[in-house]
This record gives sequence, structure tokens and C-alpha cells, in this order.
Amino acid sequence: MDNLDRGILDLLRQNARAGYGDIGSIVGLSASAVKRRVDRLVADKVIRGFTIQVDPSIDGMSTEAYVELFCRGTVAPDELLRILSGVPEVVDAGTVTGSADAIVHIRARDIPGLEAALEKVRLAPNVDHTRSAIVLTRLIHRSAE
Amino acid sequence: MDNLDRGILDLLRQNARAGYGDIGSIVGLSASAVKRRVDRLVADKVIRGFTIQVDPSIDGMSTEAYVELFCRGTVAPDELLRILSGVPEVVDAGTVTGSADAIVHIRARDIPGLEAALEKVRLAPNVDHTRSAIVLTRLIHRSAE
DNA sequence: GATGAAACCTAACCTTT
DNA sequence: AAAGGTTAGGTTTCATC
Repeated sequence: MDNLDRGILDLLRQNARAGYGDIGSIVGLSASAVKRRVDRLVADKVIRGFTIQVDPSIDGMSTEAYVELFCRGTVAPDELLRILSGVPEVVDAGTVTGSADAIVHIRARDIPGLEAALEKVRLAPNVDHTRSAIVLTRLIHRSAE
Repeated sequence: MDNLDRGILDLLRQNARAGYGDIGSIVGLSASAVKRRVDRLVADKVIRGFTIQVDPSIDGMSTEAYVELFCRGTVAPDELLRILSGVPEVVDAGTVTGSADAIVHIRARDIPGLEAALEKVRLAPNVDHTRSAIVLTRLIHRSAE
């Protein structure tokens, strides 16, 4: 993890489709060297994935909920991650302190979409029950990066 | 904007580097047809950009909490917005159904930073109390949040 | 939806430190 | 060894039909 890696990450944050050659000509490496570093960053889980930013209003994905996940016994974070990463409606999730085991932020097209996503989340192992708080008015949204 | 577009968006959300041919074989279109649709979605600003999800521990803002906000009496969403917009650590917030008035997602550099942000939220006149769930393991973070 | 040229990705091999 | 460069081949993209 050096300044070259950070430069590559910055460029990919701005455009995840940039070619290796284009990235290399900016950070000062050959295309191959950039590819090797990107592959390593993905293997090391520094880059968790490649995704798109979608306009929520145009897409109609405006129904949101914060869902507390209560599990039986111990929960392996890796197992939760495996299940949740397969649900595209899950925008954000983490295991937390307090009585709930995890909190999951879901965004769906409408209430039926929310319910369907919730069903998929409940497939996670050892889930006892969930408690949802549906978002009425979205107040703040600051982009993560 | 039809179900084909939505299917393409879902696939790109999971892997923005998926090839047009791969996407087409899933949604039932040729590679060319998929490219035309993706190009249109980008031109129409439905897709705002292609980006990567980076391990938050890299950028040094890795301490997070979900905070339930309980206010005295009835509080208008505008009032809550006024309170929360003065706290830059607030990444995401909305009024919700349930006993809490709002849920606030805070991201800070460390625990003292988190506490300082919470203090700023609590100083607001109508805030009665807060209940925080500190994030232990970040499972999902899609930057399209 | 299909076609063909151009661009790109990828892996193997070579050079340098 | 470790990290970057070069080259060749296969695949994908992209414009055109």
C-alpha cells in the first residue's frame, strides 16, 4: 500500500471503467503493472467491488428502511457478508453493539420491493427476527466518497 | 426505463465490470443491445458513474454508528434537517416509523470523533436523548448509498 | 442482431533492482 | 526474489450495417 496504490484507487473511484493503460499513463506505470496492482488490491479486499452510482429518483428506488437483525447464538460476520452481498437492495450494513446483531440499510423501489429484499436478508443463518424502521423523510445524504 | 433496464442496473450494481455479452446472456439481449441501453442510461444520467467500493479502514474514517434520535414532543422534518445539517459527520439520516423520531448514520475518524459528533447532535434544543449502535464490522458499503 | 476493425485485457516471458 | 516493462494472443468494445 503505497502512493501508487492510492493514486490508482483515486482514479478508479472517479471512473471504475478507466483502462489500465490510461491509469498507468497518469500514475506513471505500464498497463501491466497497473493490472497487477489492481488484481492485488482486489485479492487483498482493499477494493471490495466495482459498482455504479444510480440516480435514486430516476430509478425509482426511493423506499428505504433501517433493519435491525437479531440472530440466535453467535453470528459469523463473514457468513452475514456472504448473504447480504447477494442482495443488491442492501446499501449499507454492519454488525453493531447493543441488543441487535446487525443493522442493514435497504433501499428498494417500493414497499413490495422492500419486503422482497427483507425476505432475502432473513435467509441469513440463525436469524431470529428483524425490526424495521421505514424511512419517512430522507433528511441527509452525503456521498461516502 | 423498463424491466430490462432495471435488470441491467442490478447486474452492474453487483459488478460494474461485467461484460456486455455476460449481461446480455442473463437479461436476454445481445451484447450490442446491452451496450446501447447502458450508453443511454449514462447519457440520461440514470447511471451517475462507475466507481469502486474501498475498504473504509484505508481512508481513516472507519468509526461508525447508527444513532436513534428521540425528540421532545412533535418535531418537524425541517427542524431535524436544520439540526443535523450542522454536523458534518452525519453521513445519512431520515425520519422513520417506530418509537425513534429519526435514524442517523455517523462516520468519524475514531471513538472520540464519534463522541464529539454525538455531542453536537445532542446539543440541539429538541433532542431528548439518543441511542447508539456502534458498528463493529462493516459488512456492506455501496458508495451509491 | 450481426459484422469487422480497433482497443483492450491477460498471461507469459524478460529486465532491473 | 520482487516489481516493472514488453510482447503476443485472445477477447471485448464500438461503429456501422
